[in-house]
Formats: sequence, structure tokens, C-alpha cells
Amino acid sequence: METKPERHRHDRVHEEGGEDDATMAHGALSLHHRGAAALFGPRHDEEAAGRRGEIREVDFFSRDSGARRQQDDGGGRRVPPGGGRDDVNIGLDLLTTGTAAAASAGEEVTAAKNHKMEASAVETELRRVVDENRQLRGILEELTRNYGTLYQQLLQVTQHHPHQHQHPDLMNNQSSLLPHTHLNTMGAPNSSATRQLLEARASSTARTRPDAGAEDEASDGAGEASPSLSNNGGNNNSDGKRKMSQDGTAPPRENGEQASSAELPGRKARVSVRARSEAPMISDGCQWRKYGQKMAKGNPCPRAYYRCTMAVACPVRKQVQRCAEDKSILVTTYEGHHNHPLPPAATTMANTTSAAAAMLLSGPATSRDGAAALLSHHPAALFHHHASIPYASTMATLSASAPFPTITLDLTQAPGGGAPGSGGLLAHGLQRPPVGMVHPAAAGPAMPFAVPSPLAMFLPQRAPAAAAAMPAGLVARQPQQSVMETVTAAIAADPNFTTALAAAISSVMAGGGAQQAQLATPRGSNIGIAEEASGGAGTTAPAAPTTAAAGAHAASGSPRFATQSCTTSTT
DNA sequence: CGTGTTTGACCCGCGC
DNA sequence: GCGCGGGTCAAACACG
Ligand SMILES: [Zn+2]
Repeated sequence: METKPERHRHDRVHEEGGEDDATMAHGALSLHHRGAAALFGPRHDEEAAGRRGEIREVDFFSRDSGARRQQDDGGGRRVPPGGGRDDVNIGLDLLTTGTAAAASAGEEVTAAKNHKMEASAVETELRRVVDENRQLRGILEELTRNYGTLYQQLLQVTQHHPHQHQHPDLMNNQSSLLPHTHLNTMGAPNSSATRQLLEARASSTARTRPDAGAEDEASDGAGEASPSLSNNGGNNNSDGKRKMSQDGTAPPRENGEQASSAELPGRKARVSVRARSEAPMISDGCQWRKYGQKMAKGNPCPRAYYRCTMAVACPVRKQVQRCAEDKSILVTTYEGHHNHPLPPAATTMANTTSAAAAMLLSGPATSRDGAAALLSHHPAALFHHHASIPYASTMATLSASAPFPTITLDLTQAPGGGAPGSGGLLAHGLQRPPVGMVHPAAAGPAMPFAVPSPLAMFLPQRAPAAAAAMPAGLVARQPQQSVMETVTAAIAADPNFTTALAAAISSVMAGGGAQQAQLATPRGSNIGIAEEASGGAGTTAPAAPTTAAAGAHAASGSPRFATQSCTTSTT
């Protein structure tokens, strides 16, 4: 069964030419050329099309028809008619005027009239409010949509901060959602997190891929090109012999400016997530295609290699492997950055991983803090199901050792594990994370930082919930989506989040090193992972359509769970 | 027939 | 230079 490694084939015959052709045969997967913009087709098409309970078959290809109509500007623009919110009408028929009996007590009549007038006034007011509410919801939706993008970009900015010069490659990704504001570019050395946020946004939209290098979108978050997995730079070569790209890797980075410490050519960030799961693979909202499997040497369990198939040239890869000691722990390692729009269900994970990667690459010190802050956001929300993460604390460990700097997000910590910090660390002894766990700058063998049960907005998927409350009707088709949407919406909606984030980020950027920003969630942490029963071995198990929009309340209601306190402690 | 998985071959960096 | 090991390719299959 196992792959009988019979490598050492140095005596192989080089038949490059043939290979290239062969590659072509691979069709979809190995496009040698890809139009930059072409990749980022209308993102809503997919939403509209993928409605059948599975995200598959995204209509990215529809771009060919040159359609790419109005790139979702403003993402939320087309707010669905408030899901029938109008029915809120409080049918108070207060206006009925009772002419009659008024005769007797004139005073009473006047009083009554006043009453009625008041009532009507109230009613009008109410209507107005309802209307306003609807509008707000529309805005909220928009925010929701952009949150992911902004978040990524923000982090990118953070990453590039030291060298404002770098192109904060927009992930054309969802940048398409952003309005076409053509402000200046990234540069903005402003320290204000929010400022940067804005600028990042602006720049992203403004920027048009400078040169054919085209690999930018891929490289950004996770990281530049690097040996293997990296983005197959849209250029012809890339695939022919992806390996070749290695060489081409360094050069592609147009700007001679050598990536500084932050972006060493060879560095490619990886984000691995450890979670308990019985399913063969956690569902993170993306579509993956397995392209290989190998027996890792220190592990009886094979390691599977997957590649994102939501877009023809998406560079994202992931490895899935069970922990040797504890088979119930599934270690998923992500690498790369999606270069295409993602379904809401996948944005959280994508954001988190890319952000983590970005921070990781941005430098030791900052990365830690950043990661800490970052992780405290989406902790458990990373997965939708298949992964049991009934724990409130998460721990992340950075590792810059080895070929790739890696950040490990550990979601397997024991629930009762009182002190997240030390407790979590110790846990490593038992479960022995697959990564090096040694950070150069770190005093200890590893730099784990516990994330105090963040907003456990992971919410239960079973919640029958009022789907109606879901503002974005188009997003609510899938339980996952709705859940994630809710989460994102909630995050984006809560002002405190912004504040906290800003604080955290700024502290990270300013403090440079020894600060630890964590966002604590005081209340409402009800982490509940719906263990989806879809035993389907399918990679992306189509979420059970049964669960309607779970947590819709959170969205429409008051997203109160967001961070309410942002503690910045100096270590 | 198209699409996704399996699995041996291949590629390449790295340590010795 | 060799051997090792991680990672990827792609022909052969399996599946619906
Ligand atoms: Zn992708």
C-alpha cells in the first residue's frame, strides 16, 4: 500500500519537451498562462450558482464570456430586499377614528385624539426606523463582505509596513468587491491601524498588476515564491516544470528590493492547524483536489496533499495528516494564498491562514503578536464541522525553523486545561506537534501563546434559527456560509472589534517586539462545533442543507460577542 | 465522458 | 556525488 519510495532516480531521462506537452494535457489544472484579471471573475456568480448545497462548480469560468459584469462593486450593493423585513409592520390600527360618542366628554375625546395622533406618530416613526434598519442591514452586509478582504489587506499592510515600498498585492481576490476608489497607493506610513486599513483597501483597488510578473496575487499573503508549492507564477514557465520556478522564484520579485528579513526568497509561510476530527479531512469551505500522498517518515499515517481547485491557478496547497500519537488529531497545513474569490464559508480560514502567514513572514517579533491578535479572532471559527473543537482556548506556536516558517494553531487543547498558556504548552509534549517548534528569536523551544477563548462565535450549526434574519439572502443558502457570514458580519459589525483590532495591530506594529496583544472575549463564548455526520469521504463534504442560517440572530441582533477588551501586556 | 483519486515515478534541496 | 526525504506529476483507475 504505502508508497514504496523508490526514489533516487538521478539517472532519469530528461525529456523536458515531452513533459511540457504532457502538462498541457492536464488541462485545467496547469494553465501555463492565465489572464490576471480573468481569474477574478464575478464572485457572486458562484454564490448564485453554487446554491445546491455544495460549493462545487463555481462559476468562475463564466468569466470567459467576458461577462465579469460590474465586479460586485461594493459587494453589498445589491442588498436583498430585507428578507421580508417589511412584514414587521406592527399592524396597529390606531388611526381608526371613532366619531361617535365623542359627544359626552369632550375632554376625553381630545385626550383620545391626542392619543391616536401620538400613536400614529409612533407608528410612522417605527416605520421609519424599520426602514432605516433595513438600510443598515444592507450596509452591514457590505461590511461583512469586505471584512475578509480588508482583514487580509490590513495584515498585508502590517506585514509590509517596514517597507511601504512593497506592493501590497491586492488579492484581487475579493478586492473586486471594493468600490473603485482610486486613492493613492499603499505607502501610507501612517501608524494608525485604521488608516492603514483604509489605505490598504484603496490601494488594493487602485493597483493594477504592474507587470506580467503576475504572481503577485498569489505570493502576497503567504509568501513569495518558494520552492515547491508556491504560486505558479502565471507566466508560462511556471508549470511546465514547476520546480523550475524555483530559480525563477527569486527574480520574479521585480523590485530589486530584496525582500528584507521579512520576505526572504526561500521563506514560505505555512499555517498548520491541529484539530480533533474523525473525518478524513476538515471542511474549510474550499474545494480541494488530492494530488499526492506520501508516507511521512515519522508517522505511520500517510500525508495527503491537496490543492485548491476553486480556481484554475490557485496556488494554495494543503497537507493533511493525522498525528502519530493521537490519531484523532488531524493536522492540516495550509500554504499559499487564494487568488480568487472565496465563498463566505472559506473566507475565515483563508483570512486566518493568510494573515498568520503574513505575520509570520513579517518577522519574528511582530508575527507573534500579530498572530496572537489574529488568532484570537477566528479561533474555532476556522472549521465548520467535522472538527471537534469544543474548547475555548487555542494556542498558536510559531516556528521559523526548517524550510518554512510555520505557525501552528492548536485547537486540540484539553477543555479543562485551565491555564491556556502553560497548559497548552505542556500539551505539546504529549501530542508532539509536527513542526520544529523552535523559533530563532525565542528563548524557549517554542513560542506558544494562548488565546483566551476568543469570540466563540463558532456557534452551533444545528440551530434551526431564523434564516429570515439573514441579511444576505444569497449567502444564506448553506449552513456553513450562513454561519461564517454571521461570524464575519458580527465581527465587522461590532465597533469594539475594530477598536480592539486597531489597538492590537498598532501595538504590534509599534511595539515591534515585546508586546502581546490579545483580544479577550468576555462574554457569550459558546463554542460549539457541529460534528457533521456526513460521513462522506468526499473532500469537501457538502454541508447538510438541513441547518438553516444558524446564528442568524447574531447577525441581525446584536453582535455583542466581539472583543470588548483589548489587553496589551508587555512581556 | 468528465472529474476526482491512487500511486509509482520524478524532481530537487540538503546533509554527509 | 550519493542518499534521503519532502513534494509534485501524471498515467491509470474509479466513480457517477
Ligand atoms: Zn484557492
